[in-house]
Amino acid sequence: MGRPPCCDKVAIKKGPWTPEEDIVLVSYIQDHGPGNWRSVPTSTGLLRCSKSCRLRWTNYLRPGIKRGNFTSHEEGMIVHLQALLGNKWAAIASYLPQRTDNDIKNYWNTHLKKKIKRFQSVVDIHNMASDSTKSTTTSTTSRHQLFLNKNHIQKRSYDMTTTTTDRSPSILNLNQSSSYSYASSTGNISRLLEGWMKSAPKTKAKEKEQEETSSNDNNVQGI
DNA sequence: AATCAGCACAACCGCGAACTG
DNA sequence: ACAGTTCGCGGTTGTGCTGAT
Repeated sequence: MGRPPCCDKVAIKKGPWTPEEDIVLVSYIQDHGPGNWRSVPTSTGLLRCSKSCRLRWTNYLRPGIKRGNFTSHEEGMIVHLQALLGNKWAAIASYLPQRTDNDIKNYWNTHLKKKIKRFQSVVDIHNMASDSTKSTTTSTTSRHQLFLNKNHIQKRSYDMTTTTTDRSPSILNLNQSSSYSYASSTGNISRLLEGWMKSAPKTKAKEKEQEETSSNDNNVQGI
């Protein structure tokens, strides 16, 4: 009947991960590849639930993750994609391969939401002052667009009309100039794994991810 | 120097979808 | 077909850090 429980919930450890735990998790994934999270706590002896292991890997330890210092271009993409897709952070993250959905979500909640709110209040005041007879209602999408225009972000630089195959490299190129800032301990681990990830076999999840990304491309193109 | 408020971000929680036996 | 479980996602919270007073 179904699958066995992923882990013993009584002995679960919570809170921040230690570098030792990170090393254990990374070396396990190095040997077995990401996925099958259910078996990670039992195989490694980590007192973490499978969910916590997956989250730690995808949001922090996974190689190729760029942390902090969002460029104005990335900011523009997030604002634009948020307007198109809503709070679909995983979908948005698929357009920014070096960023995690959690990172994007955090950046949106702590920076961009406030920026847009501030900008909208300025627009509203301006609208009320300039023309009280016209509708002052600004849709979310147009508000985002106004914000983007205000910040001189050129849509062409991240044009969604490019094909799936040639879109990703362009995004990557845009980020290549930015400096990488890793947390000291996990950064080294991530770098160690970068080479391995390049040669790692394609997992089912990865295949699915790519399919979704490509269908997202089509959806965006259709908008 | 001490205290406080706001910020940034890692991690947790809950839910729905997908999967397995 | 069904029940029980895992997986992945989005929302939220907890906590350490930093700047202002």
